[in-house]
Amino acid sequence: MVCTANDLQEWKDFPQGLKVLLLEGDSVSAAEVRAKLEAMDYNVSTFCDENEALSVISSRPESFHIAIVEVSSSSNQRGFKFLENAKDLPTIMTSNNHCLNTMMKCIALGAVEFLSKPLSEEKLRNIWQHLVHKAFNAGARVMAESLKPVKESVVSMLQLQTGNKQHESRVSIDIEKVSRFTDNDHEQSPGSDKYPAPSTPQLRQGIRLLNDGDCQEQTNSSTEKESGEHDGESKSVETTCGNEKSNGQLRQLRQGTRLLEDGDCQEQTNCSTEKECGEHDGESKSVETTCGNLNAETESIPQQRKSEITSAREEVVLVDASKGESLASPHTQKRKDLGSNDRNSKSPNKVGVHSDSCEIRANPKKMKVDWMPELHKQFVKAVELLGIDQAIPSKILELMEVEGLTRHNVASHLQKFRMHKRQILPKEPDRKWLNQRGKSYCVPRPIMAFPPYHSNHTLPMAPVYPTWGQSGSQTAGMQIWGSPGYPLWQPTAESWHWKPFPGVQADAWGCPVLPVQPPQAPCVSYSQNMPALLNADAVDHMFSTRRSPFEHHPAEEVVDKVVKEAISKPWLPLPLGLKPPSTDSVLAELSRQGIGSIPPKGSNSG
DNA sequence: GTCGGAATAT
DNA sequence: AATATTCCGA
Repeated sequence: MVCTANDLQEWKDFPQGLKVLLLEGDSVSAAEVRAKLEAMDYNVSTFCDENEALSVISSRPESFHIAIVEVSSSSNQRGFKFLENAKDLPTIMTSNNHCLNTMMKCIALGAVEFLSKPLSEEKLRNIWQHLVHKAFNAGARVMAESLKPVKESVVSMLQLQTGNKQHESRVSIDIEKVSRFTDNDHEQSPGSDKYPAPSTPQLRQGIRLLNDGDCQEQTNSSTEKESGEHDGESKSVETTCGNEKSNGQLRQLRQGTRLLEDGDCQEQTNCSTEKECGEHDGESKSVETTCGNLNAETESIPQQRKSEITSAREEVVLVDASKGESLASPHTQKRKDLGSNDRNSKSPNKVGVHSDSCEIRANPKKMKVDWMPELHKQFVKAVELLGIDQAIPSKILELMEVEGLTRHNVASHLQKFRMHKRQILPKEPDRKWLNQRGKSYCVPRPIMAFPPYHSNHTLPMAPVYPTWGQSGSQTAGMQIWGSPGYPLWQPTAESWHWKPFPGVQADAWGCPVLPVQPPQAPCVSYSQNMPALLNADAVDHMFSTRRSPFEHHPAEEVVDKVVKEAISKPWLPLPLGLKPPSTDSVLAELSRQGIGSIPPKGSNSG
């Protein structure tokens, strides 16, 4: 279709003279585009009638190298008919209508590219790529002969570049690629070095370096090549960095693919190298770089670990790790939502990491885990589920189900978690005595008969207080006396950085606590307020599935235990919630137990 | 050898 | 300040 071999052989100034068929309904727009193309020494034939254009290409197929066809947003058929009937002519579709459907349809019908209008020079400048692409495409049956000279010319150009030394190693790769395509062809015709190497998909990978700085300029016009190929040959799956909508979509389609968000073309160069593909200590799950492609991601987990992780599975890309500062970008969420659907019924929940640079491949150092609120929330949930005394790194890790997270990561975070709690909690001197009890991370507090009273009048329900996850007073009580299975940690939150409301007692671990309710109304306040606590994280489904402490009327249990504890350890201070018994009631009880007299005070202090 | 936790390093 | 790494005891 394009032109004869002879034509191309003599094509010294490729791509100058490229014959472009322009099919445009709007004559003004057509004139603009034409002017731009001609400014680049392209040879333009304008058509406004689809049938006419079709008849011309069928009668004189050699008259055009490439077509630029407008898809009318009004009449959807115009343009598509041409596209469908001009299979052999590389056809670029353009439209004012940027909707994904239109683009998809164009590509699906065989367009080599979709360019959204208006067509800038930038977009038009490199349309010749498609020609080269065809030429180097092994599947280009029809074009093979006529494009052979183009091929040779390009090969020649590339080799000239090689001579420049500057990008030798990389270019040599390209040459390899090229020679694969040139196969049995042979002598290279002297080509022009006037033009940069094309960045067709096959060639793109390495060629960008031929003129590094220009990368962005090519971005738009060279985007989406992969999806545009209709010759059935799948090519490199390099992520492009254009800004077009479809690009975003493509990106999303690549589940799990994490890109640097800045969209810089340079930045994404071969970012797919996964770092940390597997720890050899058998300990860490791999923590990979943020910009791997799908393959890299799935393969970055050592097989062994994969199986271990299989239980985990909700695809989450928690972090945008391109910056030191963690940013909870909407993208993050978007990808999270997206991801969970198709790849696996259960896909891994991944952790985002910081990396210093995309290129570090062999850096043995682990990437930093960014404990984004989301991640931290998971952590807290896990801790809550486990209960404070069960919350050990391995179990937390298991519960969190975050791929890429290691026990070390969790341990480290747990350490901080506890430290923060500890910092916040122990202010009162008489807490010390409790510190020695057992190996509790939650700094125990004076025994309280009841959990902190949260007045509905003064405290709104729910997640008003993001905290380190647990009310110390609650915990202390529950830890010491509570039933182990029902830790009653306050479901919380992502941050311990919150500032308590003024006037609100905030001596718990990160949780503001109102003054303990006097024992007169304890049960009521307890049972009324705990649900509020449990609701603190509305998003958290875990609490709906887990056994509710209230099914077991823990309030009563707690009271019993507190009382028992107080009785069995009379040397300890009474829990705040308990009043010392009155002398009368003590005497009465003693006499009920058959003890008639009390030794004088101090007589047994000896 | 593994784990959890604290101490220490980055 | 946050996280990773190392050390140590169980």
